[in-house]
Amino acid sequence: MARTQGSHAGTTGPKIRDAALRLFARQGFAAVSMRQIAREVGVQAGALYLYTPDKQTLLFDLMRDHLHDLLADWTPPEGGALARLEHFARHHIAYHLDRPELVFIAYMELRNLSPENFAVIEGLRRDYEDRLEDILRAGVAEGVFDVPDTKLATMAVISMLTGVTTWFRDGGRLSRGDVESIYWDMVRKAVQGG
Amino acid sequence: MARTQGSHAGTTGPKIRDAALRLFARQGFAAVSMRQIAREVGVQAGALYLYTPDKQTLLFDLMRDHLHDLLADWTPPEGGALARLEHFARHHIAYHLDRPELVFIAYMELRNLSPENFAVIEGLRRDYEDRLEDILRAGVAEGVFDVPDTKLATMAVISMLTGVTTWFRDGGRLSRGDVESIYWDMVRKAVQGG
DNA sequence: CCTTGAATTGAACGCCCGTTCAGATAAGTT
DNA sequence: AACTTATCTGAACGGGCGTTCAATTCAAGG
Repeated sequence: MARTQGSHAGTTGPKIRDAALRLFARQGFAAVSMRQIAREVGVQAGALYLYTPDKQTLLFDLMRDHLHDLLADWTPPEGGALARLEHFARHHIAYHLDRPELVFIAYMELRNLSPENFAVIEGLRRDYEDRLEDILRAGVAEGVFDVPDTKLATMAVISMLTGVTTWFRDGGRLSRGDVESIYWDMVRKAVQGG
Repeated sequence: MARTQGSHAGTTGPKIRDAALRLFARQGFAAVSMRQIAREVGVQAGALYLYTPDKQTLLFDLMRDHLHDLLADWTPPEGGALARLEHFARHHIAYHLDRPELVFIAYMELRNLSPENFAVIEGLRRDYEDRLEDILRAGVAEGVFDVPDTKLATMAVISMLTGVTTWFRDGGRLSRGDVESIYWDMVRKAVQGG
């Protein structure tokens, strides 16, 4: 049987993930070596291959799990398009501010994925964008939103909301709640008539 | 004197820049080798060092020149804050859609700069953001804009506008002019009262 | 106490890296 | 024709890369 004391099997796996996440976010996938990850964890490089088939899969798993969690963590609430959009916007900001490193990697390291892995990640991202576009389309149908192109508006809103991770730091002038509310207000005005 | 015929000095320099730009944008700085750039240009790797002291400087020069050009290419027009914001937004989109690779690199490869080079690029980017914030502050003073925090609004607007490079492709459903106008309308509504 | 087997080491594999530099090439000048 | 010099080659330098694997370690189960 597996060792349960003195064994590191239960901790080494997550530690590898954590180290890879932190290092990929800071230096970029291509600039991080397997030996560097191993050093961070406290093992030799060869031991990493007990937990991942290769470096690429380490990156892919981080991205895929991140997007799975993002999709699983939110379902559109009941109510009108305006209420659903507010819920989406606030959740997007809160979720992304909680995971700046995963967000960074998922947006920056797409080109380091194999074509097959890229297609999977791209599909998950598309699923997420579609949720926002569904809300915008519903709002247009309801007459509460005024956007000439829902796809363009989807991309614009997501860019704006995700950009918050590039500058926000805890302990600054504004709280997360402040930021959520201000961003939501800008999003609301941008998609409403006027 | 330098050779003027049969010599490649006048062409090799720019070709190196072009190849580096294209490859850095597609694969990322860390994933591109000097030998790969040289192969693209049609010389041996050693020859690159007649045109750049090292790989890092190749990246830095691309970024610095891009931001210099961006800053030099636009001066705020006369007029009210609303007119200046429209001019800024349309110019930002047009300029960025013309140089998707430079934009990509300037946003993605910051972490591959040495601390000194990073400080220079960061300063130039800050100068550009300050121009937008100046417009927003002026608009708030004029009473034509309604934003609770000009710094946050600056970041939000820039994120939204720059995001256009991630999805727009020529020949698609919308023309550049369409995109400019729709984005400008969203920006205008987002910063105005309502 | 001995066997089992999961966890890990450490060395090795072939390969590519950024950078340097002595020497070759060839056009311009005299 | 001889000389000069900008341009480029090709080999070399030391080092790090991702990955593999035989050998070792050591707690758990019998």
